Amino acid sequence: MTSLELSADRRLALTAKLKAHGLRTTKPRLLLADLLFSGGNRHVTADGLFAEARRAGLRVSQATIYNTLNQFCEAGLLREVQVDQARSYFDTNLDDHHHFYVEADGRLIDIDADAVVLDKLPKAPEGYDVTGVDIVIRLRQ
Amino acid sequence: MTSLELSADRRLALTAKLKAHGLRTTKPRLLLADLLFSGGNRHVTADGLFAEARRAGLRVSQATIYNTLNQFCEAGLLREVQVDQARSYFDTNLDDHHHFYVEADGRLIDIDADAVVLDKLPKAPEGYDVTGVDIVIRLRQ
DNA sequence: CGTATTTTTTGGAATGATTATAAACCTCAA
DNA sequence: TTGAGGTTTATAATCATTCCAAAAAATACG
Repeated sequence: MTSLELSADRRLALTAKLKAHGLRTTKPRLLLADLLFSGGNRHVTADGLFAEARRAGLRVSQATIYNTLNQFCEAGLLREVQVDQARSYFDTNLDDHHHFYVEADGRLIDIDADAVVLDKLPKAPEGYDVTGVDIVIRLRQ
Repeated sequence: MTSLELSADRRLALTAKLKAHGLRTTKPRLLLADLLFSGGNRHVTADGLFAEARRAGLRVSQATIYNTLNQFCEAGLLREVQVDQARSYFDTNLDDHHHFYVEADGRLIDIDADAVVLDKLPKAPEGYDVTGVDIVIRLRQ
């Protein structure tokens, strides 16, 4: 119930956000966007978001979760984080930053870009462009 | 043909290497070790190694490829590299180092540890130990 | 040397995340 | 309001990887 009824202004804001990124407004997208973007930054897996959406009262299929996550990614609303070949993680934090990854429970923790200083980086081989520099610090409890 | 007949001394060296890491010598392990460790450092996927082994004349099952890669990993003969959630990469280079990843063709290129200077790294949260720092520089052609 | 015991390997089935499909359903511009 | 085209859905399909139980190979031991 609760989460399904977005306030008028939140719905407006999310609709604008979607449109700004070339995405139409649909009920699933609106609620998923609300779950993803209306709190602080977060990291989700498809499965986790699916469970959360159902809990929030949205009757949505898994396929839609996958479609939406991928569309949000392509649209630049999310970033994929590569830490575990078993499942994909999506990050709402688009700022330049890095991650701690707690392998034991599959949890990701952001590291601000300015907490890492790279003094020297190799330049890309001739003919290649750098599309990203990902730093993952793996943690054990 | 060729690769199936290891020279006596290479067989000896590989056998010693396996034993040193607590692994028995078997025909599949010996040939896979030869493919993996007898040239320079390399990056393989299960599928790639499987094809290569077949080409070399070893009649081996996929399950054995997976088992062997995982055993070599646990034994400390290989390291797994996390760059693509779709498939696992294994790296024979055990030195501290990092990677370029060419997403277009799934190719990995080593970066020597001393080509990267980390001037500042965040410390692990209370109660956690760092088990690894992985840096992946993604490249586009 | 044989034989018993333990490991490995194997083919095929099972798993689990993700993607494809095609039909039903919405959106939105005109 | 409408219809062309984008979306969602349930289900099937895919793909890498793991599981399984039986067959094969390796080691231990008498």
